[in-house]
Amino acid sequence: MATIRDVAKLAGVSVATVSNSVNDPGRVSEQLRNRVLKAIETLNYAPRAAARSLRKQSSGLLGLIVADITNPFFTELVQAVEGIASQQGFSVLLCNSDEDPAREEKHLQVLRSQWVDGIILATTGDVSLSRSSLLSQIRVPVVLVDRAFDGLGLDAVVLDNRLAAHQATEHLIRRGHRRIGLLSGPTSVTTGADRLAGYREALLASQIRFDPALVLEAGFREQQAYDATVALMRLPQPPTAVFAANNLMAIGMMRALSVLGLRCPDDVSVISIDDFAWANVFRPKLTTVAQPVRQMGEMAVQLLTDRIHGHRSGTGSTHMLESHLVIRESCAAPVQAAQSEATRAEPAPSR
Amino acid sequence: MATIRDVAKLAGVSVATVSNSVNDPGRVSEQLRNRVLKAIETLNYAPRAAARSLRKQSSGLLGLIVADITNPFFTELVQAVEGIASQQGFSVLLCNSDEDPAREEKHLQVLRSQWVDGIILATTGDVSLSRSSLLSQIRVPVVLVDRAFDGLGLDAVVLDNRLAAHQATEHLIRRGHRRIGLLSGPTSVTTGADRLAGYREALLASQIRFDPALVLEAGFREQQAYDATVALMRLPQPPTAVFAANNLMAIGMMRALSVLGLRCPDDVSVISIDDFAWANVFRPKLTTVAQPVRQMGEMAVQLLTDRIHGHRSGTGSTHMLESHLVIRESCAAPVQAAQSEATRAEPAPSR
DNA sequence: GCGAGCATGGCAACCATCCGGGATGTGGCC
DNA sequence: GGCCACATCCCGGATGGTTGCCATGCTCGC
Repeated sequence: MATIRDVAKLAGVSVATVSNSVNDPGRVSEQLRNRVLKAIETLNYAPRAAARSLRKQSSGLLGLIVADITNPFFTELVQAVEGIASQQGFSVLLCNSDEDPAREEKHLQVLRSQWVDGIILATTGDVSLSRSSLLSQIRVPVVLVDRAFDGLGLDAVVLDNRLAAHQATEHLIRRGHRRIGLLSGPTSVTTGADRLAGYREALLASQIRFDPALVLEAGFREQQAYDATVALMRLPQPPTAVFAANNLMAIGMMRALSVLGLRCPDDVSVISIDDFAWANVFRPKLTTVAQPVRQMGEMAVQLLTDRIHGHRSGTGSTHMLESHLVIRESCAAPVQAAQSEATRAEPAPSR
Repeated sequence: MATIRDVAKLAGVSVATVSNSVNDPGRVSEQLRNRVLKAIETLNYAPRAAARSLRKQSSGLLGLIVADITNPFFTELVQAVEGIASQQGFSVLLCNSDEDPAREEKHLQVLRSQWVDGIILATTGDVSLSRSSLLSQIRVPVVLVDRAFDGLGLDAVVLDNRLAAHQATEHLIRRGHRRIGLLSGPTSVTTGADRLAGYREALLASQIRFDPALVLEAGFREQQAYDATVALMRLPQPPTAVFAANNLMAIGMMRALSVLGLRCPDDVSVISIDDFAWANVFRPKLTTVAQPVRQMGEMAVQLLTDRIHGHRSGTGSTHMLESHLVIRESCAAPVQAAQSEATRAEPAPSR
């Protein structure tokens, strides 16, 4: 309620001096500064961010758009981003697109008019849509996280998705699996396409023929993964192991296996990309390929603030981080040939 | 970059007409409005939120402070709040206090200077601290969520924590348990104290003597719950069932049981407050008392916007929502007396 | 021809910041 | 001892973009 004028009046100085006392203490004598600060405290004055941003042409706000806030991957990302941003004096405007490109678009509009100093974007839309919308508000620095796309020259922080998928697939192969199912994300986005590529690479490296019937696209969502898993396990020759390309799909897969009455890892081995806090609490403890989520968040904020402060300019680049395998209990050697014969004899698994 | 002036010039109208075209279409003729809108599109103009809030004395921002963004309860709350707020034209400034009252205090300062229109606060500090800090910036409407405190006359949306704890404890009693451990939250906050009270009420109702040795405070955190569970199970007469007063403590408890080599529900039954998406995916599927999280978020936003729009005034009230029991697989009848004798004979459980 | 009503424009206010200028005081040098 | 140069402090005023209020001017109808 109190304005800078009220403070100035109470302290018996000019408005400018009040401002200087706060923002550039060197310009004001110690004594006067104390008098001003005391007045500020008395009136419980706080500068109005709106007026300040109007004058400074910068808001001290960072926009963060994630695809699904309930996904633990993004939750952890949000935590990291908020923490670092806050340390650097920025507040975070959180937007959740809920996997809806239209909502993402709307959020971008809002962020633009809020005049945020920068945007961290985990895009949900396909590339073309995002491109057109982003082009319209190119003024503010943007850093992509998780999913990248070329063509706009933006900075991006992503996982080495090929490597991650390779690690997961290779782990299953080492345990003796040859028929490995894949719950894939949409190949229209880099995380989907690259993880599929890594899976194929790993198969190739072990001279296992790629079987398209074992790859089902499940849109990174739980329910679709559930359906896909049921379909996979009802194949004439079901896979002995399944690799889910993200955490949500791993959940759907586990639920399906449970309903189908299949035990893990006894009947089928399971691995996924994305580690999360609860993966090691229940049975089976999930073997996963973990992403350095926190590091991704920190790096994204750093790239962004570097650009905001002008320490970084020109075309952006893609920063690729490495995943690592976390071995727990959900992967075992495949069931014996005899048993798989039995399974094959009865197409619909018991429940 | 384009200002309202540029638009006015291009459309050949005054600045005021541009503003009216956007905000009060009735005041401008159809034809002129179209000309203006076209100019806006051509120049890709967006009003600057800072200037607008300066003029309107309101920012269109809602502050949301949660205690721990990685806790699924708060995650879901954030999702609900963001969704509804966005629908109502508000953006959400997300703050994560990470269970640190000092950070919460800092976030409050920031929100105050951002001149947010309202604050939804899931406070982490004890009552006295929050009280003093909140008093200093009483100008903006505040709605408490999850944890309430009296004295400031603020609106609050909370769970009927007594009922929830009663439901959980009673369920265990019905299954035949008489020695029921409690991993309690800190009794300095309402959620901690009320859940303890509900536990005691349920015991009393079934004429089971309250045994203080079976109640350990674990601060709503995972690691402390882990330690507490180990301690509980090493008692001369360990409980046959344990009730964790929130989700994080349930996780810690499950981890401890796993390390101790105790099977659930065979060796010990388990129940907790807070349901979450993964509770029914792994083994054992957790029996929980679910909170209507989404509803809590919606109600909090509604109360807040009602106040912001002046539809609501005067002293706030506490709104209590009911939990419901979700029965899954983690509660069974207690082990036979013979077996508990055996357990008692060997104080340190095998691992 | 006059009045009513509507479309449009002008102007001030919102509040913090920053640039440049002005005022005061101090020290040194002739 | 007096004057000038300089440093230290402080203040005035302009700036930014938008909106609400009020005035103006125009047109249409009676």
